[in-house]
Amino acid sequence: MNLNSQLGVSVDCVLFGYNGDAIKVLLIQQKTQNGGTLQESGLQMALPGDLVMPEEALSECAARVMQELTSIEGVFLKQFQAFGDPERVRKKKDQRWLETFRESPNKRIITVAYYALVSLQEYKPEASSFAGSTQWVDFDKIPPLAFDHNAIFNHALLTLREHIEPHHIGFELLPKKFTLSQLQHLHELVFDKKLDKRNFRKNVKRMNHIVPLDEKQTGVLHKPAQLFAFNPEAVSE
Amino acid sequence: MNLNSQLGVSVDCVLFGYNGDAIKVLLIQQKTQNGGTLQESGLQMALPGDLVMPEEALSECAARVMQELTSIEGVFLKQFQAFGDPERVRKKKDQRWLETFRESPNKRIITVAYYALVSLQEYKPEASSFAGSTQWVDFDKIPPLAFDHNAIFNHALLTLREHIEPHHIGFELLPKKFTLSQLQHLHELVFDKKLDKRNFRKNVKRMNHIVPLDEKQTGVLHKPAQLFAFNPEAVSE
DNA sequence: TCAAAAGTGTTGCATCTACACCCATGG
DNA sequence: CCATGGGTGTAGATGCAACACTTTTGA
Repeated sequence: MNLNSQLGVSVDCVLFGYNGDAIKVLLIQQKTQNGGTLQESGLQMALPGDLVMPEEALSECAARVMQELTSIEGVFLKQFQAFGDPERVRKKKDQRWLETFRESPNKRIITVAYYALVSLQEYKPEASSFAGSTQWVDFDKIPPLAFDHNAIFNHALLTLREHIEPHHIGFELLPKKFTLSQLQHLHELVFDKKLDKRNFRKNVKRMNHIVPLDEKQTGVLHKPAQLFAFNPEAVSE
Repeated sequence: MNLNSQLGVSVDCVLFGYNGDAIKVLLIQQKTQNGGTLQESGLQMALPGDLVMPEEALSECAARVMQELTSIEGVFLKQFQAFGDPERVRKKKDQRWLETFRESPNKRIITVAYYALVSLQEYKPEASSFAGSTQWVDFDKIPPLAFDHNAIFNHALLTLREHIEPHHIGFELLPKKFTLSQLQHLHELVFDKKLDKRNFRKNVKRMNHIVPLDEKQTGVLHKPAQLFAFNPEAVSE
């Protein structure tokens, strides 16, 4: 027997979504074959993911998982780390679920983790039937997850913090037209600290990739804010 | 037939070494089964790496590859990216070599890449018999490599640039006792630009994890430099 | 007219850059 | 005594943090 046949590769995705109010993460609810919901039966939530298909690139696999889950194409996706501990899917707490749908639940799985960003205002991602029901959970209230998914999530959040400023990816979480207050609020959530409004706006004005539009907010019960857009062409570094 | 058996996972390592003068990268020379040297026969150099063994963690695999190659234990190792294009080991130029030592040369291989750092002054890593002969090559004169190894190397260098300052890993490339000129020279090489001596030293003095020793250089034909050491305990962030 | 968020400048302090000369050693 | 790199300070410019009031809209 070829021992390598006992080794699989999967992709797991940490999908962050921002709804203008809070940052959420998409989790799937584990579900037994007979369809019963499983919180009560000790089953947990997990990050969405799937085994990599034989001729599928890793990034294609991540895009497929996101597409199956949210029906959105073109989600921003970034690989950040592979997790390969031989025991990572062999803990007792995880066996029960694996047994319900994997041929060889003891097979070693190496996973390549991606984080993904989506604006929950722009799109309304619907939970599909993927592996059970899905749920948007506040990113600072993530429950204990299956496998090593808590470690993966923590790593994703650290990576997002490192990347959001220099790689100009915060805009992926915002609608195409956004206000500076929304942008600031998003950063305050990511870094978990208050920012000074005047200093923040001073910095934004120095970035020529954030361009003001000839358009204002409507339908708000206060002074309507100027709208801005991200111009990827103008990224100067 | 289980299609997954056609999928393997390897680890490739970009080992950077600094000898006080230049930054080198360890490459292996491809070698045919009959032991002939192969540059003339169109064979290339490659990054060291190996297939992950069935019950081996990724980091263990990387450490093993480094150990087999350099006979050094405890080399600094950091995973930075997985490369999983299904075609990455299937280019014509690479088939010849793979045929000489892999059972299924067409098998898809996903590789997890690590970079590693070693001081060539502290240790004298000897090339072992690993997969052919090895060679330290100037990091700015890397030749065309096998597979996608040039892309992996480029990614490693970018990652090293991002990590060297904030993660305090430059010291892994230096002897335990080093001078500020050595430290500066190393940074100049990594970032490919000249730095101002006085400003550089001013910055270093503010870092309390770089501590002066009661010791000076000897055997140099100029004013002997103060020696410094890195104190990982004192990393304040 | 009230509530709610938008929008706007200045000042002091810390940090960064640019720059040139004397020192200690070995040969 | 000469060649070689080691070692040091200052001034001007720039960037960052702290801080409070006026404006516009819808209800």
